[in-house]
Amino acid sequence: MLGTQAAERPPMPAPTPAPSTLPARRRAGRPTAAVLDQDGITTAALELISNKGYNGLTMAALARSLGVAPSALYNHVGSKDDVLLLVEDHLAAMVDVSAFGSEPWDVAVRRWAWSYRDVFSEHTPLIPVIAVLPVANAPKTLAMYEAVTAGFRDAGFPEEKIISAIVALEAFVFGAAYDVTAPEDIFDAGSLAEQVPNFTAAVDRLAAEEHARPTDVAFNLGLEALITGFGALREAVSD
Amino acid sequence: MLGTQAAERPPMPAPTPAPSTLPARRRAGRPTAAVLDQDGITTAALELISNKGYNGLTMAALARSLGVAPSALYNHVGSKDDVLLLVEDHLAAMVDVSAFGSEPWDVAVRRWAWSYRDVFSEHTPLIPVIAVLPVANAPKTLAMYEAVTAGFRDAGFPEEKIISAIVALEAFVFGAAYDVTAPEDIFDAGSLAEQVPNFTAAVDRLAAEEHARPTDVAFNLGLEALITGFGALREAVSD
DNA sequence: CCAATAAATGAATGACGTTCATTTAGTTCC
DNA sequence: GGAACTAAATGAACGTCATTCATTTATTGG
Repeated sequence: MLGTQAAERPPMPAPTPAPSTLPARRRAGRPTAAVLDQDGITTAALELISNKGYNGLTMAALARSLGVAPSALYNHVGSKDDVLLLVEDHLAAMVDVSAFGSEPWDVAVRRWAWSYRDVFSEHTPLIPVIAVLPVANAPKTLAMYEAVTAGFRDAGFPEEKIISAIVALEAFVFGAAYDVTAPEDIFDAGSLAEQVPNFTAAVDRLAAEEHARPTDVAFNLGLEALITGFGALREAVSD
Repeated sequence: MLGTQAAERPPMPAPTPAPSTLPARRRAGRPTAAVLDQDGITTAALELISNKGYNGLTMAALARSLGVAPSALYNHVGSKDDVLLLVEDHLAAMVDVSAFGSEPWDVAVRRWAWSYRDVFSEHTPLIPVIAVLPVANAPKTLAMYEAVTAGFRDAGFPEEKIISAIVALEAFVFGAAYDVTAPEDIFDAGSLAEQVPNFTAAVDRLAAEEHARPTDVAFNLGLEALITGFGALREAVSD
């Protein structure tokens, strides 16, 4: 046996020349210990996104950061969208739903929505993926929905309206997440300013208020309206 | 002169063999009459999107539908994103702002928001582009904002809150546009249903209502809350 | 009339996601 | 404990796409 194996080996072109610090290229074939798994891929993807942004998240770069050939990734994910889904589900777990069950309904919704927006405003490229993606493939996302749903139910929300209310809030959150990423001068009409006097005046009037983050003002305004409006749908509960 | 030109021509390999119906391939060099302009590109892009969807909108396909080489497009647009911006601005002109100035504020907002959502729910791939894009490059979009802003002002809306309110409404509209495109079974928890009992129950309860379009129910719920909430910000006007 | 510019072609490039044949190692079954 | 099967890696290749560039031809402005 040993003889056979040795005989089949190529004539030894220096079997690890020295204990160098180089990445030590792996030879083809299944490695003794698995190099990849979904957790590792998720972590590496998040790291890459954090350092290079979503433009830097390519399958090649991801593989590189994991010390692996790009094709190896496809043993663990079906596509790049699968990677995005892994990232999304990881982020969903970071959304703060802790106030549901401990705080009054409106406080809990407020905390959840702000947290949800803040998390995804750094990850807007995920939104087109999330918005269309069945929750069955995203357990942590599902857990978030469960916590929110339970919070609404316990607050006396009529059951047939809970999902609609969550969907509406989520739509607002996703749209607002985009707004966070918009450039400051997005509403500068430039040379066309004279043709849109009311708009220009309103933009200037808001600028005069010198809010640190106009996007936060808009989010607050909309969120409070939604909370007030939805709060009125609740039935009496002893709390 | 004429002699010189004639002498430089190749020896006539049949100068349009017959008035065939073939596309008649254009020879290199500037054509006598311009083939492309931004309007034509916009129209062709919309046609392509309508027939093949956004996956079918490639620079090559666009060029093909215009009977032109792909590189020719770059004499008229700087990038594919520029094409998307042209499309976006075209769509903005289709959003119904006609009720501002003729109908009560709440009716006008309702008409505008529904129309805005309906238009862009067929064009969600534009949303990431729009959300970040300075309005200065989109005159028809700017015109829409002007109409809405004027409507808010005339309705007694405090000027410093107008832009924030529009931004919030727009965020909701964009998020809701995505929701329209979601598959029906997006909330089916599948094998994880047992682990999320409240959520599953709420999903089932909504399904029991048998609404034609659940996404419309959610949009209506959120929009009415926003209209009510924002309506309270208005100062008294004689109308 | 001549120089500059505009608008087309066509060839080439460089990312990028993905597939496939191949190699090697672990797992299961008799 | 060996054979068959499966899992996990490499590396080469592919196809699609947006974009660039040299070149050609026509129009325009001084």
